[in-house]
Amino acid sequence: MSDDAARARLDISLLLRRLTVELDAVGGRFAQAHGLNRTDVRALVAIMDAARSGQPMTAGRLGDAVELASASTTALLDRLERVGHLRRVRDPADGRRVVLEMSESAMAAGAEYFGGLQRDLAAAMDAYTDEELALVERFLRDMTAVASRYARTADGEDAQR
Amino acid sequence: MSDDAARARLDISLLLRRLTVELDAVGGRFAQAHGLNRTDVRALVAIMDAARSGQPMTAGRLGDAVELASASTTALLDRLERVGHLRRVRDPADGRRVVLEMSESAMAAGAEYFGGLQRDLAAAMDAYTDEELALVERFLRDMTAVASRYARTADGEDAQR
DNA sequence: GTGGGTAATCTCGATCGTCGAGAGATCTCA
DNA sequence: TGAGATCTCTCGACGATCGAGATTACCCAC
Repeated sequence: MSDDAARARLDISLLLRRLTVELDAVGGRFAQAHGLNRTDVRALVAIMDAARSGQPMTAGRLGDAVELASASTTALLDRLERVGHLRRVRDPADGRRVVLEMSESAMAAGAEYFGGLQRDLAAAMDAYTDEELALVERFLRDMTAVASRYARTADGEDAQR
Repeated sequence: MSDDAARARLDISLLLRRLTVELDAVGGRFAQAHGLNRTDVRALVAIMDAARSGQPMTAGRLGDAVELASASTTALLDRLERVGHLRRVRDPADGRRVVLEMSESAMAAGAEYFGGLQRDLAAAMDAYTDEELALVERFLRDMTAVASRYARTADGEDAQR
């Protein structure tokens, strides 16, 4: 591989990280604007993602998703429920489980904030053809897969949670 | 715009967020493996980025970068210095400033962990031509610019820090 | 059915991270 | 030289997270 090609790969890696930092900062802003902390936002995102994919989110699965001990998860849910972003519903099919439902107000707040970002991103995508966007999408899928695999590699022991 | 085109834009937006979540998880793993918390990792990344761009990082600028109050920044630096990831050096040119220098061990740990990820990402990029990667790079730059602008929009008042 | 093992969530007390307020040291510039 | 601004740190308080263990519900062999 030429030096230029290697350089381009490095640049793209750095850009991916930079993008992550920036999107993380957007999340931080949202948190700040709504009196939440970063963990709370990560939790809301995880719950919304679960809702999008049709799976009901439970307390335990949320704890796994945001990598929090069960005690911390309970406290997290207490916080979110106290400010009305969340409802805890006992699973009728399994009384041990607590199913989490985002409130309409939380959905609306998220849609307003992140919807704006999404509009801006979509607008910036107008500079690209459909074919180009298809390529980009494939690329992002590939990179996400690599990152995902890396994120789940057990480098440290999985402490009991 | 066709429905398909709008759909593709939405998919890409979601992918960007998903990628962020995954890369964030990688950071979380690194933190876990090294006995750090997420903020510590964000700080180390900020310091490394500053070093890469040639600007010396100071305590105050770090606090801005990771959005932490000054008291918290001091505590953060205490933690990182205590485990040997950091040195505090008084700026000879301005005695108020404290310049931050990452230790060789911290650099090595970061290089080992994130270097592996970067290798995997670069390997996945082999499936693309140089022209395609150039397009992807331009795209990522555009999206990063949008996210960056969004992250710095003052939706809440900038509390004194 | 009944009882033992497992799973999901919650409670409790302790520890650590974050904050606001303000002090101390240093720089800038009139 | 002195007044004000800037940078970092200290202190006490509060909030987030944790490990250990209690509680409730499910599952299945008997």
